[in-house]
Amino acid sequence: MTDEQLTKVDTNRREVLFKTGETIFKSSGIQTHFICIQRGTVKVYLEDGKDKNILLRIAKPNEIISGPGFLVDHRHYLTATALEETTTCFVNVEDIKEVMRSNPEFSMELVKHQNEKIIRYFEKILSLTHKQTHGKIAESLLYLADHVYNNDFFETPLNRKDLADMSAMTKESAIRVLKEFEAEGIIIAGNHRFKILNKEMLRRISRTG
Amino acid sequence: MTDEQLTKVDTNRREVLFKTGETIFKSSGIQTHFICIQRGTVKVYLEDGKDKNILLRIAKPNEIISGPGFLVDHRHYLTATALEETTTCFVNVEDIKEVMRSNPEFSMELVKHQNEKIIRYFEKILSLTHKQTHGKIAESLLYLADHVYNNDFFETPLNRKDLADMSAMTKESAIRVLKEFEAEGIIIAGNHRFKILNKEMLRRISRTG
DNA sequence: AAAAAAGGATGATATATATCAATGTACTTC
DNA sequence: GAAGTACATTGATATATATCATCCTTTTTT
Repeated sequence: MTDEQLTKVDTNRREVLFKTGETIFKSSGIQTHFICIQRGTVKVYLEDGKDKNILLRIAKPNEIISGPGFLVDHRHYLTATALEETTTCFVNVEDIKEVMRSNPEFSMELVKHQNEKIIRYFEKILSLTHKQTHGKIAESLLYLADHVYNNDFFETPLNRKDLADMSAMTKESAIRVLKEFEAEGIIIAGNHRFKILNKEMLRRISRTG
Repeated sequence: MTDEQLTKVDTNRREVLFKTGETIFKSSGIQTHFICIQRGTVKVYLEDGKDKNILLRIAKPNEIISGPGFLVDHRHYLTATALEETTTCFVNVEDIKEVMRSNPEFSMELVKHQNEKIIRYFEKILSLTHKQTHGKIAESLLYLADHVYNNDFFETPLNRKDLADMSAMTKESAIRVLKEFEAEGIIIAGNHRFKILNKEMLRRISRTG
């Protein structure tokens, strides 16, 4: 079961359009809906209140953006911002609860889905704490190529600070690593445009950190 | 609902005794059971295959140790090791699934429980990536005092490497910070014995990093 | 009780990354 | 098209932490 199936939950959902840069929901806010994306991309990140964010995920069409406040305290712990013009639909959490009560398979899919995310958070924790800048940038580029754009050549609205936020480092450090990767013929890094030239090398750098 | 309620799920569970240092389950292994603790304590950590672990949690009596492989691929992504002689009971994941199918409220509690963990993982990610050594050690000491031992003076089987693993740093760095905290009169750090003298100061250090 | 092993601690040095300031380029607004 | 703003980049320096080796203390084993 994919996010698409969760999307089908809500027969009376409402559509909302967000412009580039607009915040869909904000950390510490009240969580009333899950958001599913119809068109566009969204960056989902942890804020620490000091402009030192951790970008956890780029959400794409047919994906759901929820959050761990569900059933806990109904607060947002993540911030979601439209990277480009994005069409979303809002799914009321009360509807989610209703379906959970009447459809046990749905709940099991939800738990499974949460666990898949937890696995990724574990990878993130290990990566961000143990790898150095080259390993982390390599991992971020591979994530974008393999899981977001499905292409070793991709255009993206992400800027250098976004890449830095994905890799737990400052913008200047991220730029230096990208420049070194270019100098070594591993990638081409343009403005909002990347091409991976030596994927094997990138994977190796990503593994060893 | 607490872990205790989850524990009651299994009427035909089996008890297992682990000696100090024994591994209850190992990352990459097959997950067949959830573990609930009856007596003793367990450290639950992420392994990266290079003795650079991240210790996520100290599990206590009446707490459950599960893992995100449940319903995904049934593999372990965490390692659990007994910190002292520990009595556990094993709850078969098939039984968990059965209860989920027949008891929607149970599933909702499970989702809630997982979300509580996700919130803590988010805090961990922000803490370990943005704070410096003093902030991280302060946070680890507060976690032990407030969430594990419920006392500002506690004895613990944890050693310096364990504290370092909780704080994503090397053993030597952890020792240096503990020594500085002692020199500043913030704590007393003995072997397997800690006393927090200035909790406000520790909190402040923990917040600012 | 003695020996061995494990853990705590220290000092010196190397390395990685942040910080800061400044410049150049690209994009947006008027 | 010009002005203003945002972003990318660079260089120099400061700071934080890892690494390495060694020694001391505590705990475990014989």
